[in-house]
Amino acid sequence: MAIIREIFLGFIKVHILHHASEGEVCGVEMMEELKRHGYAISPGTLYPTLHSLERQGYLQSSTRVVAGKRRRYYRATEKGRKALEEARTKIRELVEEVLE
Amino acid sequence: MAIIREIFLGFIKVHILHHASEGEVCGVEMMEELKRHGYAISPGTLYPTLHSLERQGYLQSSTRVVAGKRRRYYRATEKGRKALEEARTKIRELVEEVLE
DNA sequence: TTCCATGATATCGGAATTCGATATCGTATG
DNA sequence: CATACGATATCGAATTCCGATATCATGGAA
Repeated sequence: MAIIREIFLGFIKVHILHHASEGEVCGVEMMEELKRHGYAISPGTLYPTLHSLERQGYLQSSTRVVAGKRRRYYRATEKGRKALEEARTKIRELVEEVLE
Repeated sequence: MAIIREIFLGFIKVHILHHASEGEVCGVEMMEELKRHGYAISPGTLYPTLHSLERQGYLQSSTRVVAGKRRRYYRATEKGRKALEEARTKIRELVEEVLE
């Protein structure tokens, strides 16, 4: 895989944790949000990622019906928010190292 | 894999590109440098990563003997520096989105 | 009630990655 | 020449990425 893609996939996961800790997000919304930020992620990558994050306890989901469609909404757990904070700390260090 | 690890692996790759574009780096030096920044990467991950980056044209290597040991030194190619610049742009956006 | 269109979510399978553990290899020294 | 040293290379099982496709629940039409 191209290195830029590998790097971006990590950034995408930070976005997921971020949005899921600010409010509820579902798969399609997340894909649109990421697209706005210039990231592409296919369903075949996003959904297994969400499942894995929930299985590991970073996210918690519940289903709801919106516009006649069943949607699974995710929000960050305490463990998820902690992981996000850890990522934020490292982003600050990364910025100092490679941007300034 | 834990999400923090997945995220950090991307950051590690940014570091590799960064250091290889500032000067020459070899495997052991890179491992020490990353350890200073609080990242752990084992040889079984680092070396295949370096090989892959070189195979894809982001890095270019040459071997040298230092203290009686054969070391392979890497530096970023033009393609590698471009990828780094792309990563930097996205890091700036990430900071705006999740840090402020 | 039953069927259908819609679109969100779930799954599939091949290629590639991650990792610790271990092997390999080149050099300098005795 | 033989050996110790340590940097680099490789191994194999588990996991991830991805596009393509399947599945599934819902609301409305007939």
